[in-house]
Amino acid sequence: KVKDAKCVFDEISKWGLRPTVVSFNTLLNGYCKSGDLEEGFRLKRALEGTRLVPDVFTYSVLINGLCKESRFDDANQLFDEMCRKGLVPNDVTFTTLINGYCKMGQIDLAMEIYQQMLIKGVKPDLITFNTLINGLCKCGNLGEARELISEMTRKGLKADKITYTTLIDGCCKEGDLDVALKIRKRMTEEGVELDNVAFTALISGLCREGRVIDAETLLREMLKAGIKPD
RNA sequence: CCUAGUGGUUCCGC
Repeated sequence: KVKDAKCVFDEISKWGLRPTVVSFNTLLNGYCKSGDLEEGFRLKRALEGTRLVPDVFTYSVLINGLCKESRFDDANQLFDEMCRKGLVPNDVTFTTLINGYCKMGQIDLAMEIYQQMLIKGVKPDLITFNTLINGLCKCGNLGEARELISEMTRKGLKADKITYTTLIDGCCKEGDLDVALKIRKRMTEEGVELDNVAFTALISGLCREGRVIDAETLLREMLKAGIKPD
């Protein structure tokens, strides 16, 4: 309902009030999410026409929009622009770019951004790692993916349900069901509950390998655990 | 703790 959001945004001025940079960013994100990047950039220009200044949120939202359209040159240009303006890209900004490259299958570029991030002293968080691990899994580089799990652990971050499910799915897609099942065990040991997403990844992986009986056993375990199949 | 970034199955299309 971006159109309605815009109306409310316009109400702000009609009431004699002024939108803040947060108001701008929120609407801008709405435009980007609805695929209207042009309107997003128009709003950025409007923002620059006030006495407000775009912040890290403004740039991260736009960079994300550009990445989702695979416009990496533009995304990098915006990244440079924010740096020139003295803004410091944070973990979200970097993760956004990393995700963009991962989704394009450009894992090498994604890893380069990750290195840049470390060099600049920006700390990767759980989402950064999950993003990279997903990228690595999707291109079949399970070894490096598991290496990143060690790395995040060294950095004091704990792998969560998404981390493990991503890895389980990667193993399943590579036909490495036994490793996938070991990860499941490890998850359980660490107190991370499997949900229907994780179970479905395993069940489908077992089916693809012809292990239908194991798949059914797992489905029953899932039901017994009170997890609703969708 | 006003706003931004990450995961699965099936089917279909390319």
